[in-house]
Amino acid sequence: MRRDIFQAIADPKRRAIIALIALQSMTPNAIAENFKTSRQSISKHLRILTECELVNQEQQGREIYYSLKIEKMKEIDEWLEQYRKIWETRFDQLDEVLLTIKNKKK
Amino acid sequence: MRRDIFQAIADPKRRAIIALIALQSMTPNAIAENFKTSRQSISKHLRILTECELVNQEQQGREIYYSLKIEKMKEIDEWLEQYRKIWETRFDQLDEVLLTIKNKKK
DNA sequence: AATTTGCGAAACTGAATAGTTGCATATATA
DNA sequence: TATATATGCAACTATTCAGTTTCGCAAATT
Repeated sequence: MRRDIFQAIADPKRRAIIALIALQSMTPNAIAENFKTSRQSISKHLRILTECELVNQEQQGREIYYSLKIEKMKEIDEWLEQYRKIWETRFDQLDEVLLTIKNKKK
Repeated sequence: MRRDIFQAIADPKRRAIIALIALQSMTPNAIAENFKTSRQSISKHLRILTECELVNQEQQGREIYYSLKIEKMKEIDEWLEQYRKIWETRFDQLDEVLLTIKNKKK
């Protein structure tokens, strides 16, 4: 099953889960309490996030704590980089245009 | 139909289309030539990208030129910002640890 | 030892979706 | 005016996927 990080963050619920476990580890039950859905559906999302290597699992007794693998999020940042270059260039160009207009006024 | 930019970039083919039209406007036919798929399937993807306000259309005679709305990509960057803060903080902390080790060696 | 609790996994259902085929429309060209 | 070209759109199919239900296992509690 071809699944990557972009598919992982495509689902709004998964993005919400990511936000929840970004700063603290949480069990599936604790995560599910934040939604209207069942624990099993959260479990499924966690499985997908695990497949994409977006989360860490830590077993403690019969509980499993999930937390965000923040490094993995950098992959999105890296992909975005090529476009960031474009919009920053365009902004610079706009800046230049504004500067030219300003100078003409003088 | 609930569709947002995260769903738009979830599909690898759509990311490829985005990359293609990021720097130059292209017609659906010209885009389709870069893939093994049909023109219609590209048209469908372009429709989705249009719905998500990720592309501009410019009609020229019977041709329609599509280009990337680069500003829209910033939305991803803004969403990523909260996580960037986290990984930068962690990096600083690591930096601090390394510094401490360094100082101890002296 | 029996029961409860936390969890994952399989089977099922309904909805969404990617791709194809076929068609309609508008513009260009002969 | 007849034909070719560029495109969008609707109908159909096969696949994917989110959520539920049910089950089984292992750890905690009684």
